[in-house]
Amino acid sequence: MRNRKIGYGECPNDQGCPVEYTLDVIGGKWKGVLLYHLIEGTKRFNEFRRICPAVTQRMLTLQLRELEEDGVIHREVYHQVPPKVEYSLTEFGLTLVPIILLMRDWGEVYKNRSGSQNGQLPSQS
Amino acid sequence: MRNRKIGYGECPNDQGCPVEYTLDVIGGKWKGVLLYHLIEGTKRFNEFRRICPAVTQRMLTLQLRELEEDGVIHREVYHQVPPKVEYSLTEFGLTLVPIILLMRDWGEVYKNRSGSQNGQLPSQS
DNA sequence: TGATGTAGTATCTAAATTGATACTTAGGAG
DNA sequence: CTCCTAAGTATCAATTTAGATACTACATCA
Repeated sequence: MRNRKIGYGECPNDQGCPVEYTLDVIGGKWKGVLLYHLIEGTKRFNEFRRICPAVTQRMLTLQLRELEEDGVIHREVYHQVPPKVEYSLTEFGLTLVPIILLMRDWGEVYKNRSGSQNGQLPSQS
Repeated sequence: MRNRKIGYGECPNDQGCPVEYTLDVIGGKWKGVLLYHLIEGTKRFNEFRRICPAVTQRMLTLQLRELEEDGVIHREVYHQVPPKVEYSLTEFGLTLVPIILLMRDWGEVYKNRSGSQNGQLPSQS
């Protein structure tokens, strides 16, 4: 996903498939989750670490930096000791909220599906 | 993204973050694009190749297989020579359509943003 | 004097993803 | 007899992503 040396829109025929672009912004391994938690409000670096202990510091830094570069989140540094940095959604980032919420809803409903079930949905009772 | 040896839900505190699950299903490098094109109707292997020449055969096969495993798409093999295989969305796959379309709309609107613009949206005129 | 806490870097390694290239299968056309 | 087609596989190499571990700065607390 998202290889900025080549960049989104690698597919010439696709002259910028909009879905591809969107996934380029939110499709990183942890980005969806980070954005999801940012919907509730600003978060600090170590808060994310507590919420998601499986993400390493390095990964957290990298993913947050990419989101920042894309203008999706804002990074507010307080020059204190110990340091304090708050992350929040930008105005631009807020435009992604409906997508994140729809993804949350979908995941909520289907996350317990195990295998393929042949693509069938359980019939309504 | 999506490392099925470890699997979705690697984050214990997250006991299955729904957003993470959703991205596990549709977040593969080409999956969004493939699903997007499947919304119009069934597609054959080489049709995808024509639509997206940047995807290699191998990648196309792998991504389609993963989508099939997840029950999102159906693979219909016609035993002919030369062979014919048609891919289509399953009933389950159809539940993803609203997300894909929302991602398309968002991408449509914002794909021409270059850098970060400081997270600001252009003010309405 | 030394430990504590936040928000990271730096470095190195391991694993996963992706790509390039060649090869397969089988029947019909020339 | 050879070529063509569609839909792949197989194999190997390159790239990218991710993880582990150690390290930093600085004010404050004990």
